[in-house]
Amino acid sequence: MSWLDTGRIQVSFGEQPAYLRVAGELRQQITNGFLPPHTRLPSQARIREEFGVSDTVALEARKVLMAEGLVEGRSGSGTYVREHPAPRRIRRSGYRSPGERTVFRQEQSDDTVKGVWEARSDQRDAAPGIADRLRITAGSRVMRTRYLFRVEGEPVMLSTSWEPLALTGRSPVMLPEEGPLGGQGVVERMAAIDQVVDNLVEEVGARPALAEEATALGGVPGRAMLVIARTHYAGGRPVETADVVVPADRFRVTYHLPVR
Amino acid sequence: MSWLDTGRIQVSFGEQPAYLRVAGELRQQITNGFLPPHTRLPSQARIREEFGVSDTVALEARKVLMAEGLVEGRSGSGTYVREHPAPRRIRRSGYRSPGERTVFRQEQSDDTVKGVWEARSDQRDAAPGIADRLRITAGSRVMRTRYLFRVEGEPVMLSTSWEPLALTGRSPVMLPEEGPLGGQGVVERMAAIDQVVDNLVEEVGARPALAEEATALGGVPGRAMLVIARTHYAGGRPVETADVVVPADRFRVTYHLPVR
DNA sequence: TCGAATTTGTGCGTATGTATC
DNA sequence: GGATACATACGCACAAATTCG
Repeated sequence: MSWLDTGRIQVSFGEQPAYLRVAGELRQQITNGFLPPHTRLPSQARIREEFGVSDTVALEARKVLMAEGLVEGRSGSGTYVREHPAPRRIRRSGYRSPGERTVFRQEQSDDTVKGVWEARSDQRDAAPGIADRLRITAGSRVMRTRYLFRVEGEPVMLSTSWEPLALTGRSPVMLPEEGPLGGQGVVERMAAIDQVVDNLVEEVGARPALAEEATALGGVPGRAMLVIARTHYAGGRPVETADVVVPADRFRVTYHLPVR
Repeated sequence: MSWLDTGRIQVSFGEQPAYLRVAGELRQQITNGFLPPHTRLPSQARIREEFGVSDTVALEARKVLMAEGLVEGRSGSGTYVREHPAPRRIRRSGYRSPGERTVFRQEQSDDTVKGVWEARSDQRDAAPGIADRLRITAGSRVMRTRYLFRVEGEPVMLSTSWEPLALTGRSPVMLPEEGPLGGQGVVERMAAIDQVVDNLVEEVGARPALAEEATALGGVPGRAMLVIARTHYAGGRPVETADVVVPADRFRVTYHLPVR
């Protein structure tokens, strides 16, 4: 009865939902350049007409493309193809050249741009996860230092570093950004207290941005972030660990590895 | 008139949309353990009643949680809280132990679980991006092999490999998964045609899942994926490049690097 | 074994708020 | 101000999968 009453028709194409088909065709037009960056997609009403689908399907299709980061909806204006900027590379290879002494350069390693950073240190009890990484008992005191890196004034990277105070306490390098070796790298600072850093482990993952991170880096909560959990070891013992957080759509981490 | 006719009410709480509020409350219940893994969320109808919202809002709220990977919808059954397993580690260090000879183990490197994979190869013209990575001219013929890896039957990893046919064509290792060295690693296969792989570059990034990937790995479009773009070099010349794609919430890539 | 009820997933039409042009 | 377009929201219909008596 009901379909007679309303005259609604649902045609099954057997394969995939209509909104995925529409999204696919639009994606095609974007990736093959027919819809270059900054151009406007057909409006919801146009999609409805051109593809012969309903408003809902047109909306869902746009949502898929937005979720994929291909397009960006601007309320009242349109849906626009996003520029896909060449991502910055964070280059890692274990050793560091003499020119790369600062924390920023160590992580940035991009010679062409100059960055500045702010840092703030405080002492706190180690949270279980951090204690685990530093292989100390949870609740031990650690020096936490938070960094905000900027490139051309724009904040692009967050970093939080933890060092066990049992190691650095009452030494000249207790505060990473102060003293004679202030602002130098972990390797140099640890060398000053006879800790020879010989190994480095980095865990790369990704997760949605925390609200705080989104605020600091000027994005929306939920934006994908790359997280590098890095730990420096001296003779098998962790001497420092840090989380480096960058927007996933603007960064890549590259590793150069010898084979054999 | 209209709102009087229908009795529809749209109350603006000024802050955030209703579907985000509902999603937030459900997320709260999940993260604080009130809704532990494997339990069922209230059905769409229940959400509608309990939160006093419409069907659409309840649906959108569920979609948000699904996009975040917190829950998983099973058609006809319910929406279930996902287990949040400790992320699998993909361990990388450049060299490979003799036991890690297969592609899967090379990428998986998780001794505790056993995986199987399917592969399909075809020949095609190199797309510009791939040609760039292989340092060949765009349009050159390449052998493309696509892998789907499963752990305990569940698909968890996608990988696409490209090799220049100018290198492997008319050799016994032209097809990665066939012939005497079929299924062996890139290093072994290249050695068979006198290409000594000595370097490996990996670029780790993250991006939202393409619809196709989401389908293959059982997620929703937009879910964050880790992408490892890996290139093998023999004497400075690229001999193979591949994209490895895994869900970001279930994997970490770990690199062990010597210092100095 | 069968069938009814439930639930998700997809889809339709419409209304309204609000940002942009 | 008016037109356009996106974002959110309401209500409903139906297919497919699942569950359960």
